[in-house]
Amino acid sequence: MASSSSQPARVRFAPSPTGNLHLGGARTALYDFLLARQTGGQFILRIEDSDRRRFVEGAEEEIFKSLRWMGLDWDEGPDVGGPYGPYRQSERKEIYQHYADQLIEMGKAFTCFCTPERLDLVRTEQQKRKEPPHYDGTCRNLTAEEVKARVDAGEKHVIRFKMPVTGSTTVRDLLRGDITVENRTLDDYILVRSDGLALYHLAAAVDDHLMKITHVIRGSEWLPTFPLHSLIHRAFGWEEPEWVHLSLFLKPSGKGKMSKRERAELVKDGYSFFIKDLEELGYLPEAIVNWIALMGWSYDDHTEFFSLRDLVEKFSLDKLNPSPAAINYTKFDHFNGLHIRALPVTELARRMKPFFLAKGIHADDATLLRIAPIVRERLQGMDDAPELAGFFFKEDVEPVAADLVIKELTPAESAEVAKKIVKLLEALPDMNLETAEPPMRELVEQSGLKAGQVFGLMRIAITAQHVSPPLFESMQIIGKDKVVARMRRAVELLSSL
RNA sequence: GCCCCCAUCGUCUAGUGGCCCAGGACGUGGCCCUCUCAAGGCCAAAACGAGGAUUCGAAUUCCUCUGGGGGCACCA
Repeated sequence: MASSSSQPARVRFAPSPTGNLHLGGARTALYDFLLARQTGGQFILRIEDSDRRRFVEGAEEEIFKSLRWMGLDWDEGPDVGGPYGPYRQSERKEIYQHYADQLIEMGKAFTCFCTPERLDLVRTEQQKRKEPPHYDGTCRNLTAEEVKARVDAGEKHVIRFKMPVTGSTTVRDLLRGDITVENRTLDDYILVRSDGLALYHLAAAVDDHLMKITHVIRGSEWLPTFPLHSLIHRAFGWEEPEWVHLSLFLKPSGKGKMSKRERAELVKDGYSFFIKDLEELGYLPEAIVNWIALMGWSYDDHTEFFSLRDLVEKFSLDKLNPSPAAINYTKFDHFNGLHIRALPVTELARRMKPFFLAKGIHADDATLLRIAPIVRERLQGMDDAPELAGFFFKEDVEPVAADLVIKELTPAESAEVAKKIVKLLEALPDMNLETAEPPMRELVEQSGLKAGQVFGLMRIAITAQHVSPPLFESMQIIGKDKVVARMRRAVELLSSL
């Protein structure tokens, strides 16, 4: 087991506050959390907001909320502080500037005065010649004096990384092994913008080093710039963290990643790519965690049900799978059902309540507690609760008269059956299972009808639904008065046909 | 166009040279249970992308092709 030899890991989740937390990010955060907790290390939350133009108001808070809802608490972060702060990149400008200067002094970076307009032209021509698009090196070898003069003259400039032009670079990813690229295909990436702000590449490397990050776990969209990041660490002479590039999540069709259009379609079907939406769609955080944990990671041949605690114990980096995974929402529904059924009754009752409230049904705690055991295996999502069990909380229900007619019988004949039921129930002391079910079974025997026919009528009469929790258990909870009243109403309705 | 990554049932995956004419899960079909609907139980159909090479032996190693994905910003 890999964990036996592991040192405490310091792992960071580093979202940019440009939108809500989505499934891919949630899974990265989950793995970060698991590794930190498993090794007794720290889970760090760092906000990558160096580009303020892309900042979205409220996004940061939403990300915090989603993470906490899933049970992923962090040890260091912008809101909880920590020994290596600040944890927002926008508050670390001076730090990056210092390291950028250091890189220039070491000859590993250079000041560049090229205009974006000229660079665009260069790129287009390179593409025409079927060359990899890259910086053409114009400012690579300016003298220190010339640079100083132009800077002093107020000329706009950026700082670029001085990429080696010959040879190759080999970087190591934990799940893919060594990756070797020809240096001539690499670019002299910009490290610091003309407004003095560091770009992600520099900022992340500096932060990861300063924050003593041991494992960088991130999506494989970072693979193309991976050599750059590795090279920045090496340029400073820093020890590199373990690099782990996770597989991408593909849309359910398996063709490409999620787009806005797909998201709209999903919501229509009751799904979402955003953690924020999933709660009100009736998903349990436990189900989300279990489901996404298994997209790109596996434990063994037959274990698939995991709590967050289980995962902390069982997770291991060496069981990660590098291939892209298409999102499978039907399996998500399956896991949701599994976790709903695994919930203690009191907890299920508590969590169902808001879903009734959302439909304007004031569900009381005592009844909630009683219906929980009989609805639990019928809920695919928590949002199914009001539709399935709303009738428990209503004074009256209004069945469609025609639905009360027993199959293969006339309305008049059905009314007769209903009358007999009323008479029988009225005579009973209560609606307990043991009290009510035997006489009704007897009625079925005597009438020559099938159980489904008689109970079907009762179900419609009492619940106004074709689908409901078990009839007699339901009657016991509703109580004699309401049951009898609803059956009488059924007789009326049938007689009116 | 250039660079990089990936490749087992429809989907998520197990599998690290013989235990695999490939195992599990979701979904699908059938049966059982049954007051509806579920849940549960049993059964079934369903995959190693193609071609070479290495080897006594390849899903597992190597090469080529094909396919899929990602990236190519003074975004992250």
